[in-house]
Amino acid sequence: MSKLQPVRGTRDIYGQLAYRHHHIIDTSFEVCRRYGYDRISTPIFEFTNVFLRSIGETTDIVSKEMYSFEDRKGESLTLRPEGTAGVVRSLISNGRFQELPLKQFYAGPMFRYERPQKGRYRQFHQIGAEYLGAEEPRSDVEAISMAFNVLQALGLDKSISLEINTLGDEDSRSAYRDALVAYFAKYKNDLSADSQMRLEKNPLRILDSKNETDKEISSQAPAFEAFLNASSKTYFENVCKGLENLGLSYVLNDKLVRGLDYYSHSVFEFVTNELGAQGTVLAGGRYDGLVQQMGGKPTPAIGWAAGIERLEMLMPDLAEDLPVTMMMPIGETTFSEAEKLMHDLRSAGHKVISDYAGNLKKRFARADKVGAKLAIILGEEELSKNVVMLKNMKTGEQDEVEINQLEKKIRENHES
RNA sequence: GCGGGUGUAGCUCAGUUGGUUAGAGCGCUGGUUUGUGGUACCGGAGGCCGUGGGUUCAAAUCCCAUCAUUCGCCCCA
Repeated sequence: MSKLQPVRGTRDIYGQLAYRHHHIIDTSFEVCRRYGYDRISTPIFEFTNVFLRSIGETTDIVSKEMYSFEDRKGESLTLRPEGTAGVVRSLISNGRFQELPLKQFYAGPMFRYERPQKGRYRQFHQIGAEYLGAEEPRSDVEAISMAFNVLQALGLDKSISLEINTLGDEDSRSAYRDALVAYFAKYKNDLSADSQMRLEKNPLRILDSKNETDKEISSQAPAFEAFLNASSKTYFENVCKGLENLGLSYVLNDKLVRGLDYYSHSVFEFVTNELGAQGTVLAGGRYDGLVQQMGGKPTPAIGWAAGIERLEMLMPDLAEDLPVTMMMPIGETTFSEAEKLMHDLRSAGHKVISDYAGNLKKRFARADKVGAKLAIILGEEELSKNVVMLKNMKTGEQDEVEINQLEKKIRENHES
């Protein structure tokens, strides 16, 4: 046991997990492409700078959770802890500004050095969508509604709810930040140790604290609304109206603050209460300043990401959806004909697996186990007549079928 | 990074106040005579009791450490 373990916080994905994992990626992209999204894959590691400049140096992700290392040339590289930075870097590196607006969907592993827990891994996987060059409130609405449709397509819309908030524009946010610092400074000694740190680094996050005393102090804190300037306010109102127009219900949560520094205006989370502390399943927001901050032309944008492992846990078991046909040749003289038949059936698009070993009793038991719909029995008797026995595993009916009619019969069976 | 729980067969778990060859169910596998399954019956394989130390005549059982996992905090998807 102690000899060959996977690295702490990593795991192998196979069997049922693999079904779900790929189902999540396939279905979510299928939904996103209806909105005009294309796929993008950016490298799994980038220059460390890419993340320092985007995520924010004071965030926990950057300050203590990154897998950073030097390559043989001494360059500082980092395994990506999230997807947005890479997509934005790609926009800039490839000079794709003339292609804006760009809608990009990605899926893949992310890495953070955190204490592992259920639904929280050091190598975890996300699907995400970035809408670059997205200007109007309607693009926020579209991004959120697309996220909802993704969750719906996965059958999870019943177990989650949508929370939204606004962080306003830069001016509103810095005015609010100053007010919060002034307010919390008065209670500094009563705040939890964590929140005392936040006071200096990211005072907005104190609002998010789960510490009871912090919550009490926060409840009297100045509300953001008073600091939102007119344009920020209008913007957010239009987002809300847009959601209502689509019939999407949401909860306003003025304590909702995202952990990455680059967010502004709309932020949102789809949450569940079925996963304990890992209740956030999909989250995102607008990041108008990020592209410029990373050295590109000023480009408004909005995006979101979802944790595949968390979605996985909310989903029911999935089964193989291709009907399976089991080939059972009896006696070595039939083997080459069986192989030829399987080759042709597979070319015609059928899933055919074979079982050469043991008596028929065993083979039928195994055919059951893998959920075969049909079984083909090919013995010497059949071979001499140029037929096979085709058995419907569910009804138990079985008929002689001429070999040149076999593909047609199988197709008919699957269609009925 | 902090605090608590858990760690016995592939899986889910028993294992009495420390006491001979460590158990069950499921799964896997062989059989119940010839080429027909989902049932029943009878066999079989499979365990350095997470790992390393310690206490003891004797440890799966007690102590320490370590690793993994899990719950909460933190953080976030």
